[in-house]
Amino acid sequence: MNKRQSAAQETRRKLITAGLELIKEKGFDAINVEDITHKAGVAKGTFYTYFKRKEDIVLDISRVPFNEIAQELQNMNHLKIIEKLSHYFHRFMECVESCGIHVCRQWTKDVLDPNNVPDNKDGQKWAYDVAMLKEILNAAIKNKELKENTPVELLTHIIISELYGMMTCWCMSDGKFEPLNWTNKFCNIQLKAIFEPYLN
Amino acid sequence: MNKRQSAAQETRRKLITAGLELIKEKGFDAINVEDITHKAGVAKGTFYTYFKRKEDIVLDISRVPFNEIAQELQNMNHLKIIEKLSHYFHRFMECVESCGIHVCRQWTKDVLDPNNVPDNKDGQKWAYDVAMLKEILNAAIKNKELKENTPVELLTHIIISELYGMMTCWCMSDGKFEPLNWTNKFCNIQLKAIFEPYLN
DNA sequence: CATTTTATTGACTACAAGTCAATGACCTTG
DNA sequence: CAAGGTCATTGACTTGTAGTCAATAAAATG
Repeated sequence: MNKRQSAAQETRRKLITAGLELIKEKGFDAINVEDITHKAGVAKGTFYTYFKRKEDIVLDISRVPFNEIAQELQNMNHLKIIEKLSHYFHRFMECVESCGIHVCRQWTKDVLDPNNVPDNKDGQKWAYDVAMLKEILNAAIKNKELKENTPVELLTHIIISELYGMMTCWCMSDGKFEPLNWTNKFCNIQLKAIFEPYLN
Repeated sequence: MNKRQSAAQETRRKLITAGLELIKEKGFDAINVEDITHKAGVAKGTFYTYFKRKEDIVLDISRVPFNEIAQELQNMNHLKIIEKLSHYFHRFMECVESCGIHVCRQWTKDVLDPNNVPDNKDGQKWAYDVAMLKEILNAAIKNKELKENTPVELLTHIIISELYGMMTCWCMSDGKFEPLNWTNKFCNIQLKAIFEPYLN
């Protein structure tokens, strides 16, 4: 990496750091692009070198913690499918909690937005999660842990629905509910019920 | 109701009708307030007599169909708790489908928004749903259908989480999933699993 | 009929998102 | 190492629209 590239990487990092802090503190709508660039020590125009639209920074802010989960799951192939997914639920809500309510709110808005079609596929968290879960389920079918006729697509969406539902609900309740308490108490029950008919 | 009041009601109705049609067709962000008022045949300023902010109209648009469900449930006291909730899930997703993806997307954004604190409590769909579900669960406890120690608050939030999760997921999948097929197939399984420990 | 109330209007303001031509630091290559 | 090309940076500028408000007129009130 040459000098120019590393300077660019550093600028991007500064913007993301500044953005995260400001959004966590004040919320996405309460700040403007200049607040972010000012805090990062660059000019407004620079923001648009790295992000097409103001909202796009949120996907980058949340990418780091959520990608960590995906990596963790790669190294847990010894676990049974339900334990694996249970771990996923738990870690997901840990990330939600650490990102904070303002980031999650805006993140949810972003993935809902029809105009939110980033150039790079990495930006499409939704598609990314679906792909990862499908992989996990297909692997379990190969292992004979799950039956051949398991409706992978449908189950994948149900799991995502559970995750995003918890997050949405947590945001709406203004963080009143302890997400970890919640996941511990119910996710296992629900996962078992959902997978019950397809376990070998 | 005098002449002035009924004229005002009519104006409100025209705005909501125009808003619904435009949002369904083009999406909330793709239209502006003047598009709505023009279609409704009034001036821009009139919009702000009825809605504090542009977004507020969406809550009013979706209030009608969702309130119908609440009324239906009032007249179903002969049903067991799980059947009742199952019906609720089914009807909820019917409403989601009929409102269309653009309205639901914006609606979800609205309830997530920290700034979205309408004056009248009717606007707070979230609190409204919570209250209604709590009432249903408490009634079931009184009937001895559910145990005394049922965690009403927590179960209420889990149910809402399921509902909003399905809706969010449906919006993200761009309406690809048939919500009714989905609810029929899985909601009963999940409801049973959740309520199992608390049934008498 | 005089006075008050209130819905309507549209020009106007305020604000911020996103653009773009100019700049210069850095990189490439002959 | 010099010349030419590349590309991140800049901030003044454009554009678009959400929301305001003083003036108006129609209807209610007494």
